[in-house]
Amino acid sequence: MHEYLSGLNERQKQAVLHKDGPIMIVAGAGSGKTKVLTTRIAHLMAFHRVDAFNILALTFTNKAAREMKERIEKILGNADARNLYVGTFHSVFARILRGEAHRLGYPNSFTIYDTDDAKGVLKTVINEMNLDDKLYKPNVVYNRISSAKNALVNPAEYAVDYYIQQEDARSNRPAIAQIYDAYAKRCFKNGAMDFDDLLIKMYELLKNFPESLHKFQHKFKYILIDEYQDTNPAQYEVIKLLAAAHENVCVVGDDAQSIYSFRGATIQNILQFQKDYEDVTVIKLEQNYRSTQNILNVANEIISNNKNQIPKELWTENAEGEKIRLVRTMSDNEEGKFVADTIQEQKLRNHFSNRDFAILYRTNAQSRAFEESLRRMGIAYTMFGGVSFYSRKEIKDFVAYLRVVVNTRDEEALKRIINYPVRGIGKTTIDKCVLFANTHNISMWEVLEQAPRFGFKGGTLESIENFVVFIKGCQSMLQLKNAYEVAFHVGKQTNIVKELFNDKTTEGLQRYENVQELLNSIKEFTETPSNDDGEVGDKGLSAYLQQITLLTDADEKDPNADTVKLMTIHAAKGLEFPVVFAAGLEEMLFPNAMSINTREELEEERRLFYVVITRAKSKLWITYANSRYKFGQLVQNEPSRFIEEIPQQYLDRSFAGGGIRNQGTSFAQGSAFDRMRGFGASEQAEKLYGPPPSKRKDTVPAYVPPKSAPKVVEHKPSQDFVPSDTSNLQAGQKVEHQKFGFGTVSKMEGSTHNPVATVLFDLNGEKKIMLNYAKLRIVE
DNA sequence: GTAATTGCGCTTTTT
DNA sequence: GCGCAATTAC
Repeated sequence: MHEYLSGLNERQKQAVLHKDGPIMIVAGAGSGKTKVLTTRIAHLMAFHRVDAFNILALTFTNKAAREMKERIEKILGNADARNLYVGTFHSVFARILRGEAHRLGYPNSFTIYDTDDAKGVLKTVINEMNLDDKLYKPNVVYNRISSAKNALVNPAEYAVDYYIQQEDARSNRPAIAQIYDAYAKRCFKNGAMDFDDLLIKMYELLKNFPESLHKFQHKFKYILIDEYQDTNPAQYEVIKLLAAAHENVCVVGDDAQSIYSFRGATIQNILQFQKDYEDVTVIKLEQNYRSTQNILNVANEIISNNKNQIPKELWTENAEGEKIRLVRTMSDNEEGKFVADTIQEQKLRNHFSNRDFAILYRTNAQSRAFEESLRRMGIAYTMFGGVSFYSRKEIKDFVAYLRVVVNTRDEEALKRIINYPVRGIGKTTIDKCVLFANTHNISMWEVLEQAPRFGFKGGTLESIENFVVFIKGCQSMLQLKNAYEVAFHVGKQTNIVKELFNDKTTEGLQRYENVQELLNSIKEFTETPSNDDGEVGDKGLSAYLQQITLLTDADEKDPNADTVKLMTIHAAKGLEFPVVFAAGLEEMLFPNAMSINTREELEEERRLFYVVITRAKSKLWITYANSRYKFGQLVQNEPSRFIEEIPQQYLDRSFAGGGIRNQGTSFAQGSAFDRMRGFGASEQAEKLYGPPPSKRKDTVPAYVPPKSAPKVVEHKPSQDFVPSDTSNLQAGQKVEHQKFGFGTVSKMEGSTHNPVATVLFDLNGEKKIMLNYAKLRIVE
């Protein structure tokens, strides 16, 4: 037998060796499910000689997909894995749809709307319908529509379903059905799909176009699905259609870790699976290889409080390990301080590296206190789940140009850029355009193209025409040049890059760098032979745009960096860390106030607690704060009810009552007031009396982030300043810069397309100058 | 048509 | 305490 099988236990081996027919693997936390999945795929390829092109593996995150592919490659020891279809539901379906979109009436270069775009469309639609946007908040409406889509409920069904209508009537939002309908039509008109559309359009494609169905059924002879407990009905139905021909479908999941029901995921899919296929092989993986006995005991104990679950017993041969430490602090800031102190202490005492620690919490808003204290202690950290690079304003603005070039029907993008940078096409004009577009049933772009016909004149007309000519120019350029060159052209012609470059505030500098990074990423994309989900393929702009909208924050950061990881529990699913801090175990926060109204909601919160516990390999801290700031105001919180569910014998409560008292160093650091009244008391007092004099002086130690860009010593460009041709610039030459003054080139680097000169300025020190954007006059 | 200032509502989790 | 939207002034 093959070498790769030797590291598997009996059940794992059974799961790997099962070749044809439906199989469900119920895999407890830490039971090696990724190993089983990857080995199974490798075995199909290496032993059964299944062609990589015929295997489809679906995951929930790009990260999981990438990791899976890497591991398969490693097992196989060759490049065959490259041709596998491994990716998220969304990215795989988007790719398929890009080839088939025309059948559904979409352009093949359809735009993908992220949540922001979708909410923007909703906002316009709600306004156009003259509905009150205080009542019909885009957020609320979006969630409602999204749930409908994930359950494959279309606008027509939504409008006639009695219970849905009752619910909407009761919440005083009876018009959601009409909004849903208008929204769907508008997205279609814009040639755009939102995240949910990627699933339901895929479903419609397979359902309504037999030739497509046949094609993909035939292509995907083996289908594997990770995190099956998190699939929603739309995903379920697509899988069912795809798998109908061969029925070689392998699902892996753990009902105890189902934490996405808010997104329409349903445990029913696991139960239903056994009914949909005859003769399903079910394999339970119950041996945990990750955590200590103590951690696992607590996890088992917690989850046993849930009624609805598939019976299983998770066990381990690992050592008993330490008790779980329970820590109470006075405030959220103290909690942050405690965690940072403890990390520091553990690093020294047990030789841990930064990468061994994770701080996991219920909501993203909790990250702040941890960030601050880690920064103060000089501990490197990575926060996952902040604003994604691609959702930064400057990036979205820039990308909007590319979106319009690729798909002029994309009204959201068009509105975003039509007056950015300011070109004299203001709100009135835009409103008019939208109105004309709606009344004539054409796109906004078509209105712009025929601007004179709609009565635009004078400066406005001229601006519109210039804009149209510019976009058309980019489009024809796209025929001949690659994505990077078009993007570069946009940056240059619109002056966006230059404008950002001239903004010398810290934020401006950052924005400039971000746009540079965007350009680099486009360049990299065009130059890399194969893209992430395998097929050597489309290097076009629309493929790039698709990729970046489906990329999440987690995909942009290096998970292997030697840093403490900060993220929500949701984001931590599937990961493991030697030391875990489960933070904010308070009523109203965890379980969250939004999720304590039904048994189902509460059980999902409990599963979330189960997930956070089972992330820990050897050490686990559970922390909570007496009070924390919730948008400006201090709120008191009770300890989480989940804490009471932990059996005493697994707990070390020695810190629980006294805040950080036992941590040695900290007690002495507390102020007298703090020591008398309890840790954190002075923070509350500060609210009443203002900061003490000692605090008003700058006593913040060590790391102080630069508040503003280093001062530039003003330089008045010479009268005869004419930018030179710098294509042959060499180190050693003397140059003049409009702002920085005179200097000497010390180094030339960067590529031919994007040369960068390092210049030592006489007055302003060393600067890196991008020759494509900055103008230099060669002096000698 | 644009730039600056105030005000309001928001935070649950994500592809 | 922040980001977006409406209001106001230019």
